Amino acid sequence: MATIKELAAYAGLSPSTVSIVLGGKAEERGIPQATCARVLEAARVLGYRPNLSARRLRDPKAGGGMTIAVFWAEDFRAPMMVRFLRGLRRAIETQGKGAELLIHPYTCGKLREERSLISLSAFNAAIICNASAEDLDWLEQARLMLPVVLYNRQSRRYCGVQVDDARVGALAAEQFAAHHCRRAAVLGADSVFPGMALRRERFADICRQRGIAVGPQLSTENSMAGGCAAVEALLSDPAGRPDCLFCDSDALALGALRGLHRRGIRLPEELKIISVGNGDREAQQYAWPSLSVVSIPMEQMAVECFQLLLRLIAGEIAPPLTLQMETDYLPGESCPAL
Amino acid sequence: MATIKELAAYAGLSPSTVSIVLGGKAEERGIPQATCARVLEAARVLGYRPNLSARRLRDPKAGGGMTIAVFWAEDFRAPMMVRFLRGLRRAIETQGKGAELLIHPYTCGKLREERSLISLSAFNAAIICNASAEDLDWLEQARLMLPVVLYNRQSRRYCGVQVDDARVGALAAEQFAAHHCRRAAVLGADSVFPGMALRRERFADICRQRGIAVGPQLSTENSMAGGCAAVEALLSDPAGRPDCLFCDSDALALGALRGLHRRGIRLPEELKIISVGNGDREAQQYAWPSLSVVSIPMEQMAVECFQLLLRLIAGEIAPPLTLQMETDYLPGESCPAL
DNA sequence: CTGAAAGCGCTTACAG
DNA sequence: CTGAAAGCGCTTACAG
Repeated sequence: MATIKELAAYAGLSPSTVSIVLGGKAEERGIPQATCARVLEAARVLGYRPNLSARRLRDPKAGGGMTIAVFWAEDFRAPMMVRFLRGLRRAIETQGKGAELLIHPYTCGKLREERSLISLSAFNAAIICNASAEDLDWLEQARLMLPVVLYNRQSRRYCGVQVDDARVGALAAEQFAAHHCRRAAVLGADSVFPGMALRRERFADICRQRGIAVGPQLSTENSMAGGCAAVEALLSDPAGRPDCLFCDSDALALGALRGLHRRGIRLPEELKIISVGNGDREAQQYAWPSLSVVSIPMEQMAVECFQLLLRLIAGEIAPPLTLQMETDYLPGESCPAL
Repeated sequence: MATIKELAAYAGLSPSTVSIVLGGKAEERGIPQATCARVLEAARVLGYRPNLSARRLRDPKAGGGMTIAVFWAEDFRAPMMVRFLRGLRRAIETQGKGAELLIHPYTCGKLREERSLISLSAFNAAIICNASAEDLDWLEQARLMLPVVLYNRQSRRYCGVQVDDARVGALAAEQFAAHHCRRAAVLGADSVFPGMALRRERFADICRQRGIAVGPQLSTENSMAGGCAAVEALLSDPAGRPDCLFCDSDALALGALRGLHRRGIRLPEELKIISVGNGDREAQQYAWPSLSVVSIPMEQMAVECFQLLLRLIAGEIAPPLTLQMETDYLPGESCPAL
């Protein structure tokens, strides 16, 4: 990587002059066209790219506030990321000091390969989302020096913000009970983290307590395609059709909706649906029928992640500390309010 | 902002020692617990936050590749951002050198307030998305020194990647003509950029050429809510009901779908729909009926933006240079393939 | 175990 | 019009 000094040598000028030209201040400093041309030519030939760190070090105003990296596992559903970023952005704005958001996609299970988490030079703090069990193991043992908050994961060493997973499952089961459902099915995602397992368990427990039989518990790819395909298995269960369905994500639920329409099932009369609401709220509301969801307050969770990070940096709190967030049931047409 | 020198003074130690402790290398350098405690205490009291620029300047490996800022207008639909980032990420991976993605939300029309575009110290290059006419005016006159590529906008001074907007409108009209439609309606978004206007014009032109009357051209908020609400106006046009509908975005189309279901309209028998496909592909395919779209190749456009940026930085091309991308018609059930 | 010094690449007074 | 010098905050040999 060529430096200004090298450009200067190449162009037969001083570093100062090169810097002035490259900074677009040639005119105000009265540097003639010819000199500018020599500089630009040198930059082109040597492939000059300014070193931002050096520039920022000179210019404290440019550096701005802190840089926060958001580690987002690439295979996770996109609308979730949008909601999360929206919340994070609001938090940063509210705080007023400004912070840069660095998006760091990573591969689930490969967090250990992200050198920037160890280097301490890449960003001031990190929010790690969607960590797998493997990633969590590595984190526990790596003891990062960096201020870190985990999104929707719990740890012995780091701070985190979590949803009350047991409540998620319980709320859904109770709604079905209130509707006098008799036979429940579960439509789940392939990749399970502990919180997700807890939701399902708790759903099944409460169902049984309330006299609802728990039928097929399907596991499929976490996508609309997966949800749609699973409908066939759902309807062909020899033990009888379920009259209510709990979905792990609204992608699954929206996919199932399509499958059910195609089979001519009347909703919600023949089947009631409640989904974990982790996607776009509008997509839930404008589905046909609109989706009843136990909402995951992702925007709010992002805000809390940011706050936690600030307090961590300020030394006001020390890890581990996990925040529990409440969830609400938002009725839609797929399981109407009573 | 406290520096290491200040911590050193406060703790009665040298900057070297403070740096070693803060870098987590106390153990390997044999620094006693007591000294560490003094350093940490100083950092806590003075609210120390490391200057990343200084660290990176020391440590060339940490700086990594270049930093690319993506300016995304906050009021634009989120799924578009996801698709764009997905493409960008793929491009960065393919290139192999690694690049940091800085997400810079901005308010439509307020791009001029983004100081970082002028400072030259914040990032190496920028992709500006969703610029309004006002933003474009400012850009033209600001003559940014930074390598910039505009997403889906054309400029006299900057490079850009654009979709063939005329073709977008034409493809939709031709499909409707092939289905022997007689009366078209347009469901448009409030905020219009030149390309969008061109799509609509061209759609109307081709419709008329093919003997399709062009009825109501509605303008509404670019959301499912807007699309759903517009259905009423659509169906109550005194001049008669349209038999085909062209939507500016799939959010509008998905919203309209719900409104039409509620009114009991049979799709596609009574009304055919084609939308500009700028959202999540899966959401289009798993809608009921699945959406026919003229697809905007956003991922591919993001890749091209990145390539253009690289060539711009390398001095291989000079602005302005606008790339035209082709679009394809992807039939769905809302306007079936013939 | 701790400190003084050099230097990363850049820009900006300042001198000529 | 151009250049020599200082210094941004940090870390890492090196010396003691």
